[in-house]
Amino acid sequence: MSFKAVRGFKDILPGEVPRWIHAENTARRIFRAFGFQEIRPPILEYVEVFTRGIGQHTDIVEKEMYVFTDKNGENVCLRPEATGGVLRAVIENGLANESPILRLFTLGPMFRHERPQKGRLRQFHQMNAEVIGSHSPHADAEVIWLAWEILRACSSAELILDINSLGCPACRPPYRRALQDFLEKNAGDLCQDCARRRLTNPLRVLDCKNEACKAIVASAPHMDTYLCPACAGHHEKVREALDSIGIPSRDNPSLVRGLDYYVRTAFEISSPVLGSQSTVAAGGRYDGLLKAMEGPDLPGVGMAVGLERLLLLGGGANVSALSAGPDLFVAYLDDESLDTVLPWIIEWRRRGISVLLPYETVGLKAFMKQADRTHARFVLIIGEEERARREGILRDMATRGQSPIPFDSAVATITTILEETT
RNA sequence: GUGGGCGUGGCGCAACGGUUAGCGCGUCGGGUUGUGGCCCCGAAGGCUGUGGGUUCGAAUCCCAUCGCUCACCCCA
Repeated sequence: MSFKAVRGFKDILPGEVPRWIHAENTARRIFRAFGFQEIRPPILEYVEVFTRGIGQHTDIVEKEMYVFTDKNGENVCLRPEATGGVLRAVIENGLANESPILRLFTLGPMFRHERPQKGRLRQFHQMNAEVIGSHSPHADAEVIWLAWEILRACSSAELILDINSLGCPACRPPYRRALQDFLEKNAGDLCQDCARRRLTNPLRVLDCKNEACKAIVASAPHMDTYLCPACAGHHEKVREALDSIGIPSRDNPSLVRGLDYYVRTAFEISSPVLGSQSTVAAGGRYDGLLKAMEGPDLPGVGMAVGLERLLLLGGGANVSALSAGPDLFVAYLDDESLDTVLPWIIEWRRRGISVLLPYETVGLKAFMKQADRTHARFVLIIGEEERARREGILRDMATRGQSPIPFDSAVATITTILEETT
């Protein structure tokens, strides 16, 4: 085998596409139901679009971005997440001037140069929602609600929602300092990674899986005791809102997000059936981000659902309608018969009836096998005998019943039959 | 970047170091000349990931390399 797909990049084969389409359609329907509009930013952006927000010392920026120099010497990258591009588009096009609150969603591929494993690819797909312009905790709740609704509609797997408040520029720094002081006292017992993180990104130590670190973290100061009154109140309101919607949530003080721009609300929906990469959706509030990107000083909340992981959950609705075969398979036994049916096929196809037309004649038996394999609902048989009688044979593959179809009325008759059975 | 597991026809697998590397699924053809899904028969399809080595003899043992995969890390 000479050519292979690039590591971490996967083909989505015809057999799995119906599941993707189903998930995408479901999501689009739900986004609409929540009053969100679709936006489609490009996949390639200037590096700064992401480095501003995600944070210079996060793994994503440090080592996971597909960065390269364009022919004109500009630094561009394949987007590692959606929010940066959406916000850039909002700012560049002045969308915030058109409406005080923007509710946007987007679907598409993201790229991160990580080591592939189950539920983690280098090109993966997300469905994202962003609410721009609202400080209200109800906006946070709605974004979480949206993620929950999409997940629930696509899978019946067990889901767990964790939420936390990361504080704001007023109350996080004091906490960060307190945590850092605490970690310094225990530095000797931390794992190697955490010893490093202690200085660069102390919050991350909180969700380290190392047992020794867990033991230390257990007695570490908690963010919730440092939250300023405004943040504490906000967090409480988000929880209340989720309660009244009926979404069960779990307060998780060690929940941290990988992107620097989050303030206050951070959340994560995971499922135990996924294995190591168990997070299927996540998001949070990013109030300072628009301004940091030299846009208007507007607050925002967003979330992302991982498509591959969502599909890994399985247990969704049936997708039979999408994976069904053609309405009609045309078995023509000689060239003259093809001449007869071609005009009819033109008409059917224009009407949206799916007609599978073989490229060459084989025996009728072989045609029947082909028709069976493609799961065609009906087969139209036309050969010398039919032409002599001026009537074709329409066979219903499910019932095995056949009936003659006079040539004169063939188009209309078959159209009616096919449209009725759709 | 670090570890573990695995690389055999399109897919899933088998073959105690010993003849032409098998089986299932799939594909194609046939089972009376124009009718599918079951059954039966037959056919096509493999330099056993690659490169070295050990041996009279390697899919099988050793080394290297590449790839896949799971986990760490990180995250959707």
